[in-house]
Amino acid sequence: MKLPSEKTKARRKRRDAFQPLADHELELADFFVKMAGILGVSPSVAEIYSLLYISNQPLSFDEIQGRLGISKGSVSQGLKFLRGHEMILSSKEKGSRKEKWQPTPSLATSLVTLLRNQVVPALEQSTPSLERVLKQAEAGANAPEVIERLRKLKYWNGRALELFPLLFPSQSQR
Amino acid sequence: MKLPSEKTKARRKRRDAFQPLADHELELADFFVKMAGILGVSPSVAEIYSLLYISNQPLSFDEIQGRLGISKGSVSQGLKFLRGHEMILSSKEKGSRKEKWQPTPSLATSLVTLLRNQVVPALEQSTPSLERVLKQAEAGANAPEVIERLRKLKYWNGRALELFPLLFPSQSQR
DNA sequence: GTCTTTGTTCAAAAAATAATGAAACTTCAT
DNA sequence: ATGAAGTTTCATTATTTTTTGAACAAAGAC
Repeated sequence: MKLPSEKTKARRKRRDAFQPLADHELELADFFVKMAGILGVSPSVAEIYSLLYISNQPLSFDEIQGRLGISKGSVSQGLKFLRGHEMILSSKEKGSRKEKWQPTPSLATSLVTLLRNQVVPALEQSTPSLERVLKQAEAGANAPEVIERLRKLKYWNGRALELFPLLFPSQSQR
Repeated sequence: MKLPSEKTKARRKRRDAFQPLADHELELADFFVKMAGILGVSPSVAEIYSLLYISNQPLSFDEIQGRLGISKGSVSQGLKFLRGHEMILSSKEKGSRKEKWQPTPSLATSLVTLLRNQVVPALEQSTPSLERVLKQAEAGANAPEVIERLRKLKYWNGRALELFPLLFPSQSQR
């Protein structure tokens, strides 16, 4: 996760057609960027979400780009990511072909989606691997504590996979 | 979090005094590296922990460096990190001045420590910030939904801080 | 004390990740 | 169908993170 450097921030093009971010908007962005960092999400994505979160109405691609002063590429990628994790919704005003974006109603749901998409696949991929490791260790001449540790690890891997959906049910499973 | 590139791995010095990693050791290392990535921990740290985890006996600084083929600097930094998060323990054999390292008994506790050290400080730092944001938004001419969103955010921030210690008590067992 | 082994620090190098922007592609209004 | 508006793609560039290794420090052994 990268924070934009001071230099980067300064270099950002002030697009005069758009309001620069107000103090409280900047402070919220910092908050989201920090949290995003923990979840492994890039700053530009966090900034986009933050802006939509604090906006009085849905925003278009162009407005997002202009107000944040980031590149089109970043906006496009960012929206793609947020869409993919069901964190934002689009609506189209009639007569315009621009999409307008807003956050999905529940932030909690969004965060859970994000977390699940990060964690569950990693756990799933690991299951067969851990089984192999345990089997090999049992076959070799290993200390009983080591075998026990590996058993525990495999146990927790499976347990986490069972527990996750219970702790954080997804919409579709309700 | 970075995975070492193939180039990096290839370049690693085979120190002939030490066994190269066996298949199952490599596979476990991959698992730990992947999990570490999610938690924002670097690959070299994960590899060190992994090696201690699967080792039949405590290992010295030198053995860790030799078997993993990483630099002294990385070993030193890695052990410092793992110590700091109470994920490893040292013992000294009599007659030797080398410290020997092994994982602490409970991996679950280690992971919780790590998670807490990441998440809790971030949440704490954010509290006053979120209060300011809300106050400023309330003062300005903002849509009621926005105010409501920000209230929710502040609420969850506080809630998470209360809940974390309950979900993951400091001295958890297993 | 001095020498040797063991471990740490930190500036520099390497690698990974994120952001940019120009070209390509879509899509709808006409 | 055409073309401009809107968006995506992706090679390149910028930035951050991680690792390295040589110089430095600590702490017994002698």
